[in-house]
Amino acid sequence: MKKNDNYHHGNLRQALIDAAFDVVVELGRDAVSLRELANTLNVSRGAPYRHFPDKDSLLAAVASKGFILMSETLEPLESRLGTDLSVTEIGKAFLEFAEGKPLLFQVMFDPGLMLQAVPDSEFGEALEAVYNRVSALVKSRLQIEDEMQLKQQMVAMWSTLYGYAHLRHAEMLKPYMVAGVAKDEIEKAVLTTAFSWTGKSRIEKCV
Amino acid sequence: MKKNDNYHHGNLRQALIDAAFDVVVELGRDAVSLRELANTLNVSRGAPYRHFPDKDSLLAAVASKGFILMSETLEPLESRLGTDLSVTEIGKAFLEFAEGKPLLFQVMFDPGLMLQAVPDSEFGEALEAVYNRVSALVKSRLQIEDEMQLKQQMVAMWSTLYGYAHLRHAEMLKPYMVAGVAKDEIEKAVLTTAFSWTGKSRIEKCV
DNA sequence: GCACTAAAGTAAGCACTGCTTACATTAAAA
DNA sequence: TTTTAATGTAAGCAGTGCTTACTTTAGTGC
Repeated sequence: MKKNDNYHHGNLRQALIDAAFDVVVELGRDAVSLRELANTLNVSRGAPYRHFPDKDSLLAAVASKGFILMSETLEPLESRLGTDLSVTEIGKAFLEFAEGKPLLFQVMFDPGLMLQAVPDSEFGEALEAVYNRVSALVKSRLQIEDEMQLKQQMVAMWSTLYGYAHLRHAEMLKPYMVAGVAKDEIEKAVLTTAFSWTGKSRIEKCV
Repeated sequence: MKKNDNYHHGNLRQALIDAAFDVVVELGRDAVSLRELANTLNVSRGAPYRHFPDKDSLLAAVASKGFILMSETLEPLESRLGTDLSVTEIGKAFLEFAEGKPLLFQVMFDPGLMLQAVPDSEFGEALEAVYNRVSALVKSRLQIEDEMQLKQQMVAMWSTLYGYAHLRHAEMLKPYMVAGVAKDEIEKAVLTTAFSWTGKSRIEKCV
């Protein structure tokens, strides 16, 4: 009788994150059940609580993995900086990620999770990594020297792109709102808007 | 023994919406429990299901009430159209509503709720009412005649303002992202960006 | 005025959940 | 080799959404 088969899983924490990640990607946040995850991993239903104090902590780890994946997805853009990379392509990459994994995207931006995530956690680091990568791309491409202007551009871009991705996923852009305008045109308007801020002088000249 | 005291509540449907609305505003979506609502309203725990097929339907009704409230909040802006109303004040009113009732705001824009809301439901009407009101304000103030341009401006504005409100509520605008920039400056940048799209000619001139 | 029907309530149960407690096993340090 | 802390197990608690079967009531047609 095998008594020491696999009492200790060995890597349960990461296995939980990976399994929950897959569930989130495919079925969304509400489909995650700690009991079901435990069953899938052939472990008792109390075991997950040795690694995560509660369900939200596990979901925060899933969100972190999501930001890491997003950062990796955006990485190839850096090598194209000197050549043909337009600024709208940076935004497009963001929107494509959101459209490709909408349910994960939703968890990554869930207010409930970060309001309890400790500052220097895995979550914060993953988020900062994405931000820094995008910020560097935008700074380089738009040639924004002033740090204050860069930050304002980043917040504006972040807001516009996230907002559009969310509204699109939530299907809140009703037909009567976009009737007669091609989807490409809508996206073009959003991308143009997202990168429209480049400092006071230019804005005031335009307005 | 009072047998016919109040077997029928009389207005349980609206009472449920109002009670759930209050819970959402104060404690958020997850704090809503159909059982607890039933107890509060002195009704059996099965009664709510005579009015709403499931919990999400009740929350959709709450979201509808939220959009109606938002529309009423925006209504006074119309009378100021001819006088001193700046376009950024329209955006500010939106952001103030979001900041004042963040947990309700979250439910109003919850993807899960509209993906099942039937087209011509109360929800859709309330959303359309808000959209039409804002659209009329923007059209009038920015003097946009072309309907296509108006729609593009609206989607861009909607995205930017919603996105900013959400990121702010989720506390995703970390200190390192906004360090050195006053909150007013951030908001100004967002508002300017939200209304920056006014048609091809102007954009191309600016970029 | 009265039987009847449909709306709207009750009561109880099912399956499921997150989380906790008490206990068992194991790996690794002392 | 002993001890200790990490990690797993087993079982239970309180709470949830939703369903089913039954009961009361209001309103309508005769």
